[in-house]
Amino acid sequence: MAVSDEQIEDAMAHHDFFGGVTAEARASLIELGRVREVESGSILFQHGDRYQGFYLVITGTVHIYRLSPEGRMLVLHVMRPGESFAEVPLFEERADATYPATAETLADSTLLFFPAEAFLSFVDANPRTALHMLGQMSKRLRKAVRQLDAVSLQDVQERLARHLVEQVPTVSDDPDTPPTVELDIPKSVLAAELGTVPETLSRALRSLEDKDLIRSEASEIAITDVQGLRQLSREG
Amino acid sequence: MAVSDEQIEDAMAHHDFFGGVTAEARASLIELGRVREVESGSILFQHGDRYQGFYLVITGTVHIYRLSPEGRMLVLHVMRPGESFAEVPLFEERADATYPATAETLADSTLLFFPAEAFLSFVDANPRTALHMLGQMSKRLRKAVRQLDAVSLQDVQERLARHLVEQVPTVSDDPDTPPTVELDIPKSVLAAELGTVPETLSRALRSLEDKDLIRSEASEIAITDVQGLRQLSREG
DNA sequence: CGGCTACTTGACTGTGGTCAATTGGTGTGG
DNA sequence: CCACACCAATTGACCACAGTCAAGTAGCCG
Repeated sequence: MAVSDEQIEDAMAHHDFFGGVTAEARASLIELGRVREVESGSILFQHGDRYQGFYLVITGTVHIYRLSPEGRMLVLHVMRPGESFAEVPLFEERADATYPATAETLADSTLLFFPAEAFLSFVDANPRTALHMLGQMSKRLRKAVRQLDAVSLQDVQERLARHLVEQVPTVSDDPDTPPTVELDIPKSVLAAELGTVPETLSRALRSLEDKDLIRSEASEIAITDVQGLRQLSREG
Repeated sequence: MAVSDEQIEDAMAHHDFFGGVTAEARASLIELGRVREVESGSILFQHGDRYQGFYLVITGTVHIYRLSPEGRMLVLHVMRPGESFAEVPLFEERADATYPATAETLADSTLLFFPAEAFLSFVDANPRTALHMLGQMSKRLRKAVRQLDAVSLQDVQERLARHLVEQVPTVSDDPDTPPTVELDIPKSVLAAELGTVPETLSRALRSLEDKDLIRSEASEIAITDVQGLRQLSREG
C-alpha cells in the first residue's frame, strides 16, 4: 500500500513552495524527503519536542493543536494533501529549536518528512528558493492574524459562518442545488478549530439552521443562503 | 529636531533583520529608506490600503490593530525603536497586495520607510538576506501563535500576568527593590493588546493586587511576586 | 476655574463553558 | 441477528467570566 510517485509529484506540484521552484530543484528536493506512513491518531511531534524537520502531506489529514493546562484544545491548522507544516522552527535559533505545537493524524496518512539539516543546506545552495519560502510564511502569518481577529472580535456563530463560507467552492458546479460542505473531520476538531467546544458548536449549527442559512445533517452541511452567511460573518 | 544618524544606526543594529546582515549591506539598505517624522495619533496606513512598503521605528511608538465592525479594537503589536512592521505583504501576490491591519503612532515618532519595489530589488540582488528575513518572519509567526493560544485558552487575568512577566527585565539590576514595569502606552491600548476592554483590565489589575502579586500605581506596576505571576500565567 | 480625557468602580446581562443525561450510529461478540 | 459496548453528537440546566452602560474620580491643560 505504498503511495505512488504520481501522488507525491501531485502533492508537490500544488504546493505553494514546492510548486514554485523549478522542476529540477523539485526533483532534488524529493530526494531529501523520507516517506512516512502513519495510521490515524498518531502523534508526529509534540509541543516542546526538539525540532527535527517538517512535513508535507501526501494523503490523509493532520491537525496541529495546542492544549491548555486544563486540557482544552485549540486547533491551529488542519492540513490536507499538498500542504506542509512545521517549517517555522527551521529558521529560528538553531541550537534549541522546538516544535511550537503538537501534530496528530486524523486519518491514516502518508507524509514526506524533510530533515532540517538537509533542507537548510538545500536552501543555502539555492538562496533564491528562500523567496518562495517567504511567500509561504507570509500567507501563514496573514492567516494567523485573521484567526486572531476572529477569535477575539467575533462570536462563535460568526466564526462558524465565516468558516463555512470559506469552505464553499468558489465555482458552483450546479447553480440549482445548494453548495454543500462535507466535513472530513470530527466536529470536536472543528469546534477546537473555531476556538470553542463541541457543545457550543452544536448549538451554533442549530442556530444557523433556525435562521434558514444552512441545512445540517450529520457531516453534510448544505449552504442554503451563502449571501446571508457572508453578511453574518462580516457585520456584527 | 531631525534624528541623528547614530539613532538610525542604533535602531538598525539592534534589529533582527538589519542587524544580521553585513555592515556594507546595511549601508546600502539605509540608502533605500526615507525618513518620516510624524506626530502622535497619525495613521500610517489602514487595513485594506494598497501596499506601499514597510517601516522601521527609530524613535516613538506605533501600534498595529484591527477593528471589529462594532468598533472594538484588537491590538496585534506595539512597535518600539528598533522594530519593523508590515513586511508581510512584501512577499505575497504583488499586484493587489494590501495592508492586513492599521498602523497608528502612539507618540511623536521618527520612522524609516522602505518602498516595496526598492527593497525587493535589494533582496533579489542579495538573496542571502532572505534567510535573515525568514528568521524574522518565523519569530512573528511564533508570537502570533502564542497570542492566539493566550486569547482562546486563558482568561484575562492570566493573560495580564503573562504579559507582565514578559515585560520584566531578565537581569535584575537591584535584587531588593521589586522589578517595575513602566507603561508607556495608555491602558486602553494595553487592554486591546490583551484582547479585552479598559474596564476589564482595570479589574484584572486590582485582582492581581489583591493577591499581592503586584502593586499598581498609575502607570507604574511593581512586580512583588514574579514567581507567583509566572505560575498564574501557566497553570489554570 | 472649567472642561477634557483617562481611568476606575458599580450594577447588570449575555455568551459560552461545564456538567450531566440522552440519543444515535457503528462495530464486536455471543 | 440481536445485544452490548463504545464513541460522537446533541440537548438541557446551570453558572461565571467578561462586556456594556452609566456614574463618579482624578489628573491635566487652556
